[in-house]
Amino acid sequence: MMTEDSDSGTETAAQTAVLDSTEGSATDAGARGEGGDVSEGAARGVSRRKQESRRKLMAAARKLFVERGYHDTRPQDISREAGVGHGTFYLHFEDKLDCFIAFADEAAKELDEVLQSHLQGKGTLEEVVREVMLATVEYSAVNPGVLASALTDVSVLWKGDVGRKAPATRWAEGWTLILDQLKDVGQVSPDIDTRLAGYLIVGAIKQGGAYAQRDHLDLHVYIDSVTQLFVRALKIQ
Amino acid sequence: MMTEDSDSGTETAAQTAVLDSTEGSATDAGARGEGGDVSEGAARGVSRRKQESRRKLMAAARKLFVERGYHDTRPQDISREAGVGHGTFYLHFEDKLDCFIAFADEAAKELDEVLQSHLQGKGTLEEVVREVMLATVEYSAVNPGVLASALTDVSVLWKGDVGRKAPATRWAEGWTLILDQLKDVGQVSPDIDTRLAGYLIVGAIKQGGAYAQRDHLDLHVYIDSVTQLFVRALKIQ
DNA sequence: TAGGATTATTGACAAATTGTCATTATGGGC
DNA sequence: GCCCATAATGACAATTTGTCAATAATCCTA
Repeated sequence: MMTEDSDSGTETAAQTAVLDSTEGSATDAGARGEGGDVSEGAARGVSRRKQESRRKLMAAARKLFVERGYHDTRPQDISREAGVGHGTFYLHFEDKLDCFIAFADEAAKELDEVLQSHLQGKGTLEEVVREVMLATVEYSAVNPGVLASALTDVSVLWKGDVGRKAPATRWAEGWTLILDQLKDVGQVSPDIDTRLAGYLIVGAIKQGGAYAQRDHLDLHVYIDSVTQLFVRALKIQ
Repeated sequence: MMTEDSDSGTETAAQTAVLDSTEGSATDAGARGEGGDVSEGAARGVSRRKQESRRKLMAAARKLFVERGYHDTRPQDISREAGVGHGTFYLHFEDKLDCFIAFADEAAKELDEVLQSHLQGKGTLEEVVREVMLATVEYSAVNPGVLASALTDVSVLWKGDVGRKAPATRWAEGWTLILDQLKDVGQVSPDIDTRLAGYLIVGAIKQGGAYAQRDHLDLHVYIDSVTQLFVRALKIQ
């Protein structure tokens, strides 16, 4: 629930990591999606070399998954596009699915950064909702076609245990934290199940984003409408 | 918009086909997802024979896609599970993706039937929302693991043109019709963008259903909470 | 900086999978 | 029963996946 006692709706939801999971994903050892040890800082030498291969593979994978979709993207296509040897792919990923999960995770991490930067100092329910919508729209504009993959339900592709939570789940739980904080400051109705609401919101944004993109909605109208609906659902009646 | 002039909220949304698309899906000729000519009535002889093969393949595909997911299900597994020759798979489907789309479509059609049976004579916003939630919960209970596939965003798997609308899109548009009717009878706020709201609702139900299943939510509580949120978002303020 | 140790890359290869098609089987019509 | 049309089959070729011994790059130490 998170103890928070500010009396008005300011600075409520900032700094809540929404999507970040601080993990890479390689297959060197361990189960699918358990991630390799690609540390964030710029490494040197041997490690630097491996990172560079991985970076090229990830960029190629993103390009092809977005352009052709999962079905029509082959591991060999990814290595060729990346300009590395075929075997290198399997050095970094267990198989195509592992690579896809890594791609989705990377995208989710990027989206989280955009969300963070938008949430600074936003306090009221409407401000928070609007900023998150702005952030997703902004991310989609800069990274066309990536959002849908980033928030895909991997369980349809694979029934195993991903080893960590799916991006959509992490995002939903981030929303739960935000809504709890907003509830504490009287911006969200106390009888709302914030956990469930978090999941519903994420699902709605996924589907709504796909629709807005497909039908070329005016993005300001889109943001206004979604904000309107979310605020009405959540506010104190 | 559909002209409807009853003065109170009864018999509003019944008979609106929500998910049905009245199409099969085979590959005999035509593009992916364009569907074969498997007529509904019980055919005789040669045609009957072909239908029976298809039925066995579809049943096997459903079982394996649900149990193992898309990635770990191979066309050869499906033919073996179905007890037909390997070549028969390719007689009925272009490839694995075509088969998956057929499966998702079949599931969407079934869900639509459940929705239809639940919507008879439900008139108020809350009644409609509650019944749809009941229908999805009921369908998920009878067909564990199928809903997520039925409503999957195929565009992540494949970037081509599916030739007809995806189940989730059809369902969203069904919601739009229902909401328009409810708007006409004063149950839904006139300033709601019903088309967008339809998409948001479908997305929310997808994600919420996955969450409810994964965390074994009490289904009555789940239905109550979702209904509460949807009604608050849509009702006249 | 030579040289040996360590880590990463590579592409040839074996294994597995996909997709085709000539052949065989089944049902319908006469 | 015979012939025609349609469907099923599985052996086969083509493609793709995944492995691994050989090679290359970097690091470390004297």
